Amino acid sequence: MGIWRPEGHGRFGNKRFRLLPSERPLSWLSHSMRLWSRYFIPTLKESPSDAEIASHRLLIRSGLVRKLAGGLYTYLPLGLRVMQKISRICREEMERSGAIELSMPHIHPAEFWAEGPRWGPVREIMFRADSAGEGRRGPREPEFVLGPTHEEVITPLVKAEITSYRDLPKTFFQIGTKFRNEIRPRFGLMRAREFSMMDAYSFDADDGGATRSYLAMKAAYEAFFRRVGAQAIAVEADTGVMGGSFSHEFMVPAEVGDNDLLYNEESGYAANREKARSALVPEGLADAAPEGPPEEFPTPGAVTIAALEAAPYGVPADRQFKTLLYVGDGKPFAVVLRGSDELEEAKLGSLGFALLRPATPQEIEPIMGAKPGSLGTVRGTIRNLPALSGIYADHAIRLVGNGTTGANRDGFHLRNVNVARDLELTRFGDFRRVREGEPDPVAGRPLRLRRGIEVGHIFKLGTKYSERIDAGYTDDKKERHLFIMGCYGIGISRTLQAVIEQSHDADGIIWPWAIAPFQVLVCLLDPQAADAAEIAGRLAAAAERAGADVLLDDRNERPGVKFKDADLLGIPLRITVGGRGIKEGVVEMRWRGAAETLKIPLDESEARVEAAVRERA
RNA sequence: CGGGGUGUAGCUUAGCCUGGUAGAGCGCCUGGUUUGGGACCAGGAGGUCGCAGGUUCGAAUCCUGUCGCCCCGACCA
Repeated sequence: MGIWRPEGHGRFGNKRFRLLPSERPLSWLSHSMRLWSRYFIPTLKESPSDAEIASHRLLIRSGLVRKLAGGLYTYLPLGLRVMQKISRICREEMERSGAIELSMPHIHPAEFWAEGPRWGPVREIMFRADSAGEGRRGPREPEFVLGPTHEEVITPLVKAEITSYRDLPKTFFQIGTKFRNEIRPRFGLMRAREFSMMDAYSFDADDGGATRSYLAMKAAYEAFFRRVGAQAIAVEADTGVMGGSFSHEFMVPAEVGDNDLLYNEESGYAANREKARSALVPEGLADAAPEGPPEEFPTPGAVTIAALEAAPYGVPADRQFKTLLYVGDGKPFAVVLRGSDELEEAKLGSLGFALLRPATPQEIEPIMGAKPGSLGTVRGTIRNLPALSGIYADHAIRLVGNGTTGANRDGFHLRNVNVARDLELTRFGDFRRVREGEPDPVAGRPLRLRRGIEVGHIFKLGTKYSERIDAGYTDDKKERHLFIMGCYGIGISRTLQAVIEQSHDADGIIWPWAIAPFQVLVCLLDPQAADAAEIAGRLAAAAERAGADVLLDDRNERPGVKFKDADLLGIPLRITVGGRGIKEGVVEMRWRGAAETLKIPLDESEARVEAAVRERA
């Protein structure tokens, strides 16, 4: 026959029939090249109603994933290809940094966690991995859990296997599936219950080494995100339940992110909002001189900052003191802020409490002498001062100088309250939430606030885990020391979606070259025409020779359908071969996201395609 | 965990308020006409209306419970 009919139609006498794939004559088709008609790319015109954000919709519409249940997704062939590419780049950068790959079990004996330092908080998000039967095999308590991360597994391993300073430092990593029973899975792969993660763990002999390991990871992360085409910002972050001494989060700026980051590009300062500082309060700001003695005045019914701002009181919020009561490890304490500021609860972590919660009105009244809304910390007004374990003031109240605060008597406030003279304070600290536009703490430039998706996180852990199970080594003086650890994670599947969120338009995804499921799409508009098919096949082969992953759209669809699908999939380079172009003696080349279509003379086409690919790869 | 919403064909959905044999578009199958930005005509398959109970002569529709899914919130006085 000699005529390739890509969609696989043949004719027998007067009757059309469909050829089986194996019967199609495709001598030029290489093993790795994909024909759309034989592959599996279930695209959708409409998106399922449960997809809310752009990246989630595109993930489904372009046939990358399908949902099994809330937070659980199947990677379809195209999605898997992207995952594999991201994973490979991640692996390359980790290995380049000196980290060593291994693979730990996903199922962990529960006692490894029960003995660890964070069984309490982490337990709630862990899946148990019991037998699904009637419990005939053992006790009700979980014997096994599905691993949400691996600190608790690797630390005992390293404790057993590494005993000498000669074997340090070491950084291990793995890329695999993690299981977390999220309170609220959402946005597709963004917060899933089963997801792919690269996790790494460093073990060092001393603090300086641990910092070097940390910085090596930071560099590897930066290289990784650059290579996959994600614009990620490293921000100073809170260490949260992980514990440890310092940490950076890698954030992809996006409106749908669930973190806030404050940064200034010129000064280079960037921090998670929980951690962000600003230079709003000048260093060494002198306390304001008193303006007069404190004076009580009636404020019936005024129990909010806003109510005191309004007539008849007219006290601006930034001239008020706001007093909040919390309970830390069972003991109440107070925090004093400017009326115009918000408490950043995470910053209370610096006070060192393990458990922290706002005090209830029932707890507050007996201590302060008034209900919330009339509280203050002016000396002599607190009914039961010894009940407070401390009174912590945000630096910014110094800007108030002389202000108004609650009198600890319902319906009354005090004015002319001077910070230094009148307030009962244990110490100052940074407790307020930083706002956009405030000067950054490095160069005093205005901070910009953006939402961000957390795609990576690095922690310098210190000895939190090694101490717990006494994991350490012997140095050259025969003395034993604990490992100084670090731990590091990259959300592989989350990065995939973050890239889509960052790189799409109204028509579909715009993949970065490095992680595109295919890099070149040869769009054959007239698959029945032997000459067009021949040309398409040659161009596909040329692109593949140049190093691209090639998908050939040989479907017997109308051109409109093919173009719409091409835009939706977002394959970077599209080469269109159609009867109209062939009559003119050209094929068309178009970069996804670019406005113009390049017409290429047929006789140059193979060379031009090869050159375009080589230039990008 | 609290609040709100929602569940009807593979996907998007109408019908529900005001009970009376379940409708459309996309997709799919067959035939034909088409063929450069999601074609057209004709024919066809596909739904125990999430599940369970109740009210009723009669329930997708009303009531109760339950499950799934989606969204918001998780204490800032």
